Amino acid sequence: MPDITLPDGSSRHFDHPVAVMDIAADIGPGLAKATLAGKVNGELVDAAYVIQDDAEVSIVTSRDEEALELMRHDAAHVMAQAVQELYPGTQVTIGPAIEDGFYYDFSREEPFTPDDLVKIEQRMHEIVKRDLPIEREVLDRDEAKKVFAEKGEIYKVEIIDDIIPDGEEVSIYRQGDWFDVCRGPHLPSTSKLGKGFKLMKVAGAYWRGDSNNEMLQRIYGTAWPDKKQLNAYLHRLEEAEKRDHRRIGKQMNLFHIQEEAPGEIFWHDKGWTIYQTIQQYMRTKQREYGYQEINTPQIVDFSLWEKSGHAAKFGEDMFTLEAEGRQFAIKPMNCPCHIQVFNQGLKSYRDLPLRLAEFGSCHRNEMSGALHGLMRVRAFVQDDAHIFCTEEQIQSEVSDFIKFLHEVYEDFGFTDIIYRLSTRPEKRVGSDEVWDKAEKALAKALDAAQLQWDELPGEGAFYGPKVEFTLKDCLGREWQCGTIQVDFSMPGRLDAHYVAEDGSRQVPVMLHRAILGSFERFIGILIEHYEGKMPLWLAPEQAVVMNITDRQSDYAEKVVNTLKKQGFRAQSDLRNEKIGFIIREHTLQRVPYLLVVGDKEVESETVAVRTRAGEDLGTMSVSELVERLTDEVVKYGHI
RNA sequence: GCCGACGUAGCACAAUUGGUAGUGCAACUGAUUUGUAAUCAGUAGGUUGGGAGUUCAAGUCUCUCCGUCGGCACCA
Repeated sequence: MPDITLPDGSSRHFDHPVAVMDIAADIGPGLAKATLAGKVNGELVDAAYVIQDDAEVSIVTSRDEEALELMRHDAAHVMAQAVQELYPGTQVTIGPAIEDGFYYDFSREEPFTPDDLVKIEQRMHEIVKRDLPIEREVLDRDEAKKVFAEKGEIYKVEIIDDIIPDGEEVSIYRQGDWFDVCRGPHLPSTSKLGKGFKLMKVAGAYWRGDSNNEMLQRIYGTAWPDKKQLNAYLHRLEEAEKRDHRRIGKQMNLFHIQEEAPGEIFWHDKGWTIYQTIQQYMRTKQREYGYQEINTPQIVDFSLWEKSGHAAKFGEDMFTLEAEGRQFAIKPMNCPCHIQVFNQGLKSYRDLPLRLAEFGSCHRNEMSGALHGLMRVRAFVQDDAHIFCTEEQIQSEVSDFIKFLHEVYEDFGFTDIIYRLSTRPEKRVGSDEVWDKAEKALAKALDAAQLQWDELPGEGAFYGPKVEFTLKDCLGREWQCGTIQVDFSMPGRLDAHYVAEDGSRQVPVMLHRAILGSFERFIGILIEHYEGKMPLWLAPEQAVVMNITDRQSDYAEKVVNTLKKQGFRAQSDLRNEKIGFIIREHTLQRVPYLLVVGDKEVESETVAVRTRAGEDLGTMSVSELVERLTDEVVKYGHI
């Protein structure tokens, strides 16, 4: 008979097997009412779960983190029930909880409209009100298949077939007439879901994530413990959308995209200033780290891409052109060209590691549906480099690279970085020993830098494993920026070699690496990160001098010239407008420093300084201001 | 590429059941010379993404192409 130990250390004895819910009731009726699930010896279970033996038990209520995931999963079930009640014949497939919410994929001929979403949501509230008990049942595998086959749920049958091993039992969760195959656990009844959910959008999604399969209709929803938290979430979303780089790019006149060049960027003066500033920064930085900057052709004979192996895999995604009866490709990447540079002149082991960097302009014919503002484009520039080295040098090169990357990311104010190591795929080149060595080198370098990283088994490139450095945009979408990839294949295919210490000819290992990734994507992330309020060193306009009346025009221009001579991006705004109007305009343009000059300032040779945050820094001399700006610029994104 | 939504003046958005395309800001002109987030008045601005169709009549309905957005798939 079980002795139950509770989180506070107290224990209770029961002389019969006891359900989690009973334990809660034993503690108090209030807790019983709030009970959503239980945790038995660390494992999440239904509130109805019966404990036979001694166990450590905690009661899960809506206050617990784990409860939220259960609620979201429940919301998916309730949505599926609502959909099947409203639209008979619709088949259910899968519906998991996800970050901030849930989704469910349905198979139905007719598309769901936004109106349908409203109806479904209403029906969900009804189902919650019905307070249907959610009960677990266990069926034997064949029986379960039969039950779903009879309902015409062919996807469910397929799921049971594929994920439940032969002979094992299948758990079913039932709420009212509706039931679904599910591992659980679930809430005790539908009313526990409350009112804190909302359906967000419909989208297409391939069955089992395979584009060869049928496209299902996915309905996304969000779910929270209560309405207040739901509204808080919706508010957060609205705020996040204001950071969208496409919106800010337009507001601040940084760049535009137009129909005639889908997926390509027209950089305007201000956006290009940011771009150039970053490029100059990287140029200096990579020289410090022992890179040589080179530049290679844009248009290269197609045969080189055949030789490198890219044509076979990505030929369709390359822009090609014909001239003088020859086939050319606009380069989609820089590595084959860098190998050509490496191959000029016989290299010795003494030349290694050789680090060739290029701000390489690349074109890839990305699928139309993949394009996304600055984040996913067809023409972009990488801060690309290839390190030619020996196997023994991989580890230290990767470590140096990670250090380099962190210095850069910190200067841009990024600390929230996702690290992933992608290891050998099924189709690959190179021996297992070499892969072992390379994967280990990457893992060791990550560990040496004391980073938390995930492994993505099988996600490596065919030519070698890689580490990816991923950043998030304002809506939490992930974008890979930095990367370092070991390549055992391409140097050999393109005849790269060096003379080793013993006089033999060896093929070097090549490391592909980028820190920013593409300037376009990185700037997109930067804009969202700072909400357009670039730190001084990156701000396209650093200061605007504005006069109160025409009398101060000459003085204002003088101040602008002084600042320009000191290397700052300053300009004047002498329009015949009220000072409040001019301040408003430049504040909205996110200019860091607004310098007001009236008669008093002319008299005392000062400027009245206001920041874009609305802070009044009082008056100061121009030289004091220059000192302040200089100090701030060298801090980069460190505040 | 696939599923869905959307495309109206430089920008943000209106336009009943199909019935003369509007508003705000910006632009331009004039007045105003102003002290820290919008001074006032006037003027001009459109083949409603392109093409085709239905209709007496299309921004509105249908088809098609292009693009954008949200997902999915892809991402050397």
